Amino acid sequence: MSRAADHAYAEIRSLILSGEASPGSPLTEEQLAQLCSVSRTPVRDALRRLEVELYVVRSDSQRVFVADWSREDVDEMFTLRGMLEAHAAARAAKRFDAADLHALRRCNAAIEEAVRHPQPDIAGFLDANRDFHRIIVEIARSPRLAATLATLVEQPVVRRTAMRYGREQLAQSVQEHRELIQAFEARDADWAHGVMTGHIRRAFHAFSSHAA
Amino acid sequence: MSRAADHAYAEIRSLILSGEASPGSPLTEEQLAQLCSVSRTPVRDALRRLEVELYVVRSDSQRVFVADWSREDVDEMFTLRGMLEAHAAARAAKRFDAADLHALRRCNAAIEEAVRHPQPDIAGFLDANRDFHRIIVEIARSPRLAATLATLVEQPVVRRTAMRYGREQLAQSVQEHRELIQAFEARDADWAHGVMTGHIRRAFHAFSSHAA
DNA sequence: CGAGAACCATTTGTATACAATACCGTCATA
DNA sequence: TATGACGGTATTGTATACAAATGGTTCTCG
Repeated sequence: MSRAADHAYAEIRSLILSGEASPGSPLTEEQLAQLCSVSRTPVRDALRRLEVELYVVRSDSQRVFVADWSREDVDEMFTLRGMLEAHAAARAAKRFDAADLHALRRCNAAIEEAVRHPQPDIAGFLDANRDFHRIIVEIARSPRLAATLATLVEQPVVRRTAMRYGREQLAQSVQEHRELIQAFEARDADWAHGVMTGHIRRAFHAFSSHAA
Repeated sequence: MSRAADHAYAEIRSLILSGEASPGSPLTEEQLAQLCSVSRTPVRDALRRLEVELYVVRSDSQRVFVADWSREDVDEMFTLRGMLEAHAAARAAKRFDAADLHALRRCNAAIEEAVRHPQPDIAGFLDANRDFHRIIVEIARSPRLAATLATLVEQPVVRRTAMRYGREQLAQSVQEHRELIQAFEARDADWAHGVMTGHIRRAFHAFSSHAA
């Protein structure tokens, strides 16, 4: 994917993440093309990617809409994510090297930093948190697993809801990451598996309790 | 996706499945367009779909090649598949209705039929087997799970290798499906989970022992 | 003889025009 | 009033021309 298509992808994606394009609203190729100052061709490519990543859905007649996640959808997503990320964590606990561990620590420090202030920087938290989880998946060295998870992790609904998280939930998250790192240091795959399972489950509960 | 793009998709896919286009060989849009008697536009759409479904891979410079599966790739695929299908089986065991059960029985009968003859109809086995697993995933009512599994199940490498399976392996498979149906009748999610886990693991071993 | 640069051929990316299809409001009719 | 057919409009699908980029080959120079 090259310049114009990448640009269109990023632009449309942020349109959705920011909430400017609300869930369920239709997206037409022409309109997006004008918005991005490109032709319909790269827009079509971008929409295909966004479709795979579940940002948008296609109707039977090929019209594209901003994805609208039901409670069941979110539930399903967290369930799959828990299963797959726990597996990733178990694999990673057996495969990481010193540099990986260092990267994880640095990343968790960044998360902590974002949470510390009286007014937590939740966007910063979400970005660093995403990185943390991504690093673990990277360490697991399982490209298909990584590809699958990539389509599940950064969901607009979840992200928007997370904006309402309280300090305790954020701090709790940091703590769980710490335990995960401990499990890594012990090279204990089962421990890592369990911690990650609980971590994702609690994230789901946090989501549920903050959802509108 | 409409006529031309669908046609291109089907044609390219069968080109790969039949082995006419061998793993690692390059595919160019123009050449495929001529083969399918369409323009490059629908070919591009088809290639995107085939990329998501792991039939083809893209190099850094966006060139497309028939996917070439290493032993690790196959291993990873079976691992993920085992995890996800076991989950699907557990869910399905709690959700199926009478019609679902009937469909599963019919499907397993078809598998049995394909295996019975002195010269087993392995292509027939593979098709019916795919249907059996697909029905279970359907019953689980988890669209993202279904979408993920769809990208993992029908792999050319596996299919070609399965062509060398012996009678015992095929018969064993029928038997395991029977036990799965029993677990369903008992509405025992854990049992179904365990049977499916073992079923996929043994399928992997069968693959490994027949792989060139 | 080897390394590197310049060139040409091949391939993918993008824009655009036109065709096909789907959606939606209108109108006729029961 | 409900329903169904019709037609205009909006939207997506396809083909094609051209631009950009990539890869390989050859030629030159050290």
